[in-house]
Amino acid sequence: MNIQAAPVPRRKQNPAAVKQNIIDVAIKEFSAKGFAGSSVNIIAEKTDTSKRMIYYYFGGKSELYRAAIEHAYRKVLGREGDNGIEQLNPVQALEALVSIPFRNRENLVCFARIVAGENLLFGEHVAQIEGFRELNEPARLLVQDIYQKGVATGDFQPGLNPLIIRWFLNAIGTFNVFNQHTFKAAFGNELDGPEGQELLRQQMVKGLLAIVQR
Amino acid sequence: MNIQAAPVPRRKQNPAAVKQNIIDVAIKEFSAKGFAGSSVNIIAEKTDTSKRMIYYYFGGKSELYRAAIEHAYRKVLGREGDNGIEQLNPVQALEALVSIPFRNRENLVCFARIVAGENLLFGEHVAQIEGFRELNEPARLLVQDIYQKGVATGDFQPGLNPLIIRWFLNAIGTFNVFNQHTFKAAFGNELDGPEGQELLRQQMVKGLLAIVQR
Amino acid sequence: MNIQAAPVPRRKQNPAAVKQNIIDVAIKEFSAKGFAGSSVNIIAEKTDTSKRMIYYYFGGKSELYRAAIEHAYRKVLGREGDNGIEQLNPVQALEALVSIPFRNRENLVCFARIVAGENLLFGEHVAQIEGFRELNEPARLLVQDIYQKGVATGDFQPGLNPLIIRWFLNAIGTFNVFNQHTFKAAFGNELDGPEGQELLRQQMVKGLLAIVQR
Amino acid sequence: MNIQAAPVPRRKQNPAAVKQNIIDVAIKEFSAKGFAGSSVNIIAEKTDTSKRMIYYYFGGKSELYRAAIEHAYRKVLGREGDNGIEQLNPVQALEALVSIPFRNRENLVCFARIVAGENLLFGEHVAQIEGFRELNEPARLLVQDIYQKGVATGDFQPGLNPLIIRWFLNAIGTFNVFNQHTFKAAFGNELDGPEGQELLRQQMVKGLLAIVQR
DNA sequence: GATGAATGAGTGTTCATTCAT
DNA sequence: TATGAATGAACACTCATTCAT
Repeated sequence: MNIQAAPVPRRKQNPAAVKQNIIDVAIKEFSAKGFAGSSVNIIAEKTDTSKRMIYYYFGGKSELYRAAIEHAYRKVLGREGDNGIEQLNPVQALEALVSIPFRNRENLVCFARIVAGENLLFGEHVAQIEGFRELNEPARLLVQDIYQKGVATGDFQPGLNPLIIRWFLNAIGTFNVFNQHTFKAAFGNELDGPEGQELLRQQMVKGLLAIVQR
Repeated sequence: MNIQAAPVPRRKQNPAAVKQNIIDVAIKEFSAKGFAGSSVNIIAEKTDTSKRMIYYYFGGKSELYRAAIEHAYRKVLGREGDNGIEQLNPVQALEALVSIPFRNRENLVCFARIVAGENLLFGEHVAQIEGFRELNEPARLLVQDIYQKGVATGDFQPGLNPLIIRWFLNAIGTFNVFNQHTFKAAFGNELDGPEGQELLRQQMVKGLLAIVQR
Repeated sequence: MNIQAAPVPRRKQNPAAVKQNIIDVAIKEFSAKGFAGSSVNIIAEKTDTSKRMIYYYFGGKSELYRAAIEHAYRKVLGREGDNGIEQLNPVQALEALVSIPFRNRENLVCFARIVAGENLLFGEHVAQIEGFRELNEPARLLVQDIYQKGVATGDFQPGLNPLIIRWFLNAIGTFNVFNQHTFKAAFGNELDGPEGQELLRQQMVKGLLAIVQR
Repeated sequence: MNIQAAPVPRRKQNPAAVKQNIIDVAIKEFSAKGFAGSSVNIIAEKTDTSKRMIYYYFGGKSELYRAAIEHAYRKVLGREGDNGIEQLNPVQALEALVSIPFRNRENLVCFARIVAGENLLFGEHVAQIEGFRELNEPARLLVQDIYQKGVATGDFQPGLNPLIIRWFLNAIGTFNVFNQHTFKAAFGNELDGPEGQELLRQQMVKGLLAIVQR
């Protein structure tokens, strides 16, 4: 009887799968520990391939980080439009957008941490991602369209910069998802459970609508 | 006659001064590079003493980090009450609190980065700081007092959790100070200059007041 | 009518050209950085082909090095006879041979460095080059012929080993071309400019002639 | 009975000895394999301490290399004056200097290889050694004194640059010690044994004296 | 003849930390 | 109170080379 139960499954050459596998692991790892806190060695161990391939395909830790950020952005931004928000009326649409980080918190943690980590590095990597502005265009256009529709229906006051809406959405979303640890440590977890989150959600909807409505 | 007008505070044989010097350097360094990105060696080089003394006085990198966070919090929280906000009427007081991160952005960067770094570590260090809750009490009480005063004057609607105000203030403040890099890279710098900041400030005041006013 | 006067020698599907291209790059690289200091990767990048082809045609770094040395030797040794030295009388011939490294210094640097690098490796690669002795025969015969002619004319004393002449020529040539850096750092650059080189040349001619003349 | 035969000999702190031990190993290793061919790992293994201490004391491979070169130069240059050469008459003195590399070849190999390795690196490290010129002054002054004495006695012709003598000595010495491998591979080992070396020595004495004598 | 994919071992260097005085 | 010496483990990265097609 052979001591080896099964022959080593010789993985056929598959560059796309190898790259994707590395990226997936890297996103998780960088999100969990930040750039400086992550180790190429450990990332490699968690992949199905070796450290050597990370350098073969990406060139280095920084480039891998950049690729991971870009993929993370694409994944998240690609999903925002899936919610049928465009079909809603302007007020409902804004309410829906505000609600996301309060009702879908856990799913956003990974991405929020990636973004925070990048701000800790002064945004130096996103600045080097080609087409990063374009990548974010849909997110900007979504609120712009909603706002213009609201102006047309007479719900919203004209003359506002719709980027303010985007800013407000990102601000409260980021805070709720990413900054929970220090906030809880400082002020307790009153706003952390379902009721607290629902309360926050309602108030933030009220705040945003007050800003845009006439 | 001595050429030096004031006696230089000797740092040798002066434990308090040595410790403070280390803390000051550590706050800057951890704020700039995060916990994992900072090196005890480099911190030591930037102090007036040696690496050995960091271990002598603090015990290790994590303990130094904790001490740095605590000092940073004390410095910032100790100053919030200095603005004469208590003298203002409730509406003006909230407006003043909203305005801080838009009018005093640069001064808050260091602290905001410390806080973000700590959230990236899941708040594990603030959780170990004894009396951290108490340290933050003034910040909670300030908005609570303003809110209760506002309810008493009839400006604010009763029945709200004043922690929501604290949450809102921290959310927009943090975002404006810390998350500027990725926001600018994604959507341009329209909201970054003086006019943009003033615009944001006004709208956020409007939003917050809409939440609390009757 | 073609705009290109001469047809570009296609390197693809042209083994000889590909090999020659690799050899040319390798000679430069090994000469510049030595064997250990050179990287197959970098050599490959500087060629018109890929790293894989280096292994395809040469088998490995050592074999490429050996091929490079051999080519370098052939190129240099093939040129020594081109100077019309055989036509000169014995004294003039020796003077001409001494003069080469002082009047043609820069052109010899590449080869001198290859030779020095090989001595640093204890000559292990030249020892493996088949026909290396034969390759150097012309250089030995050249001075032997000159010497014998000089003996015949009565200019040179008989009974000398003409290899001494070869040794002397190589010694002063190598030193002037290869060892200039440490000599200059140690003793200044007095002997480095045109006058210094001419002075050296004259004295070395005098020294060699004193050895061979009766 | 204790499983450990002898207690680990706890080396007391002795920085000077540790540094010297590292330098000694480094000189041998760099001499044997050149800069690029040497590995800090392997150097460390051959010392009585660890790789970490190399970085602790020297900072890096390059700095260790520089220190090794400097020490090698000091050792060799410090010994040249020990031979009682100053007591000899000028002609005997030059003969003695010429003779060294032919009668003492093996002892010079290590140093000659260090120097060659440094020339392969274009002398970039000696250029950074502070006081390198001064380090070599004795070697320059020795031949200068001999030459001036020879002029005074009427043995040598006046008006020569004594640096030429130094150059000649170094050229033939270096070649005999360092370039033996390629020369032998190219032309055989006729000049390699005792008789060959004595022959070379005599001829080079003759050559040098012809240069300086009137 | 030609090539992209893949690799294990090794590179120089820095990490946070403890020892010994 | 203060400090230079010493350390093992980990760091990001590159090496020459072979596999598979």
